[in-house]
Amino acid sequence: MLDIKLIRENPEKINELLKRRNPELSIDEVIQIDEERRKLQVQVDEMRAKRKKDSQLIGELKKKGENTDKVQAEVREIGEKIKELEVEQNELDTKQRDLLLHIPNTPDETTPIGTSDADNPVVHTWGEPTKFDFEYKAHWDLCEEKNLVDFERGVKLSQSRFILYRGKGARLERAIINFFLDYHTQDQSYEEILPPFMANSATMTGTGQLPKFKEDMYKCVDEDLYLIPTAEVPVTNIYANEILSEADLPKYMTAYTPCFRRESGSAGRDTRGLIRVHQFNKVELVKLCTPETSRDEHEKLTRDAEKMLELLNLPYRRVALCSGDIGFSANKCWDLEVWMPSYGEYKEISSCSNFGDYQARRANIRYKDKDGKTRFVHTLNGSGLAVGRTFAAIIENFQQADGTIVIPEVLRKYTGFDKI
RNA sequence: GGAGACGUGUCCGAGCGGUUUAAGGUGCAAUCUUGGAAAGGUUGUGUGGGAGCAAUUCCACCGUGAGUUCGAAUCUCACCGUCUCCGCCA
Repeated sequence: MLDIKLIRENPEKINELLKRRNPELSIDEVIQIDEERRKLQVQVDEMRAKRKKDSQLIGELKKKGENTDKVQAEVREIGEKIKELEVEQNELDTKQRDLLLHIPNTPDETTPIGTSDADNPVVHTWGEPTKFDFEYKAHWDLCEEKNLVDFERGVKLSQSRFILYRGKGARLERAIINFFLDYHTQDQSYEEILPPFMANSATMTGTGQLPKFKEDMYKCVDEDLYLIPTAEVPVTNIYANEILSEADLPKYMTAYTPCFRRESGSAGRDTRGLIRVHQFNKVELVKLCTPETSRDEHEKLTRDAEKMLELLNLPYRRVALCSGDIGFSANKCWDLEVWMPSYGEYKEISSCSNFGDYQARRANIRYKDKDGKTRFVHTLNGSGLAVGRTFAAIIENFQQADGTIVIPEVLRKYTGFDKI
């Protein structure tokens, strides 16, 4: 959520930044409602002050045994007027909040300007796209051949885009999860979190999934609970409605969770294999920090994610998402893309975002600074990494001429086998 | 799932229809006293919103939301949560 004061004071600037995302975005309506709302509040406050005084007067008069019928009638009339205006005020408050909740974050000044993923500049590349001197296969064929994933029965159990890992496939998936968690917790001092996989609507609103992206999520019937689309949701909200002390910051947290997404807008896209499924595993990195350090922390977090690809020896590149392509709540975002031979291109495997105080304001996560002032924290997160896509990248990039798949060195102590 | 008790500020805890502007304590900060400290004294000490150049001032907030009333922390209803007992259960 954007700061209404900031909007009020710098309307042109905010509008200009929002239009970098989408020319149709504007804060003009919010400003208009804000003015109406404030005018009304002055009126209501004055009337409430009068009611309060007169009610106290009635108390005093009654104590003296005097008749209060006349004053009571007057106050009742004020009360009725207040009630009317309160209804109006509530409507305006709700409307303003609703508008603000639907306005995305302003892109950071350093976010490149552009309209689609075609405008995302490549920042750097690590390794070379894998070359094969034999006819290589796509991961979905290899998975089937070696019985690592039972695609058909996954669909039978649930629906299309649900997958069933088995045997060495299930073991490899688990190995990747453990490798990621161990690295981040041991070497990088992230606190390991195992959160609930369902979250209520307040939590979903805190990180920005609600109200705008309701259709993307699975909702429980008769309960105010949603299946989480990413660990970002429960982990970022751990400190919702709390005030931390500056000494508590930065907070580094990492969590493995399954992620549930309806993928409602992507029918027909990436229909084969592990790339786009309704339930996938991910290890997420989340940070809460002071505004002064969020840029550095963002870079460090992205490096922690990149390190995973480097230790696995998977070729990748980093791209900067442009203003038209960054996520709703982010002001800046790096995507890490891994080389996928079957696609003949790089595919997203991690998205590392800085949200500034946008999520903190929605979730009300604050800290007391050295001067005792209460301020909003900055929140950050990134995949470290998406497990299913890592699985697919390993299967494809490390397949050999003899038909085997070589397991990366760092995973072998987790898998217990060195090839499939 | 059934029965009961309870949600008040950093924390403990009083208040159960009208000087509540939320008592009292505790914690925290400043300050006085001291050679220094402890003890003690004094003062200050929440959040959000609004008006004003400002000093200042007004409104809201006692789990959440609605209601009753001239007036609600206090009464009513619903929901959420905590605790105790019973039942069920990995």
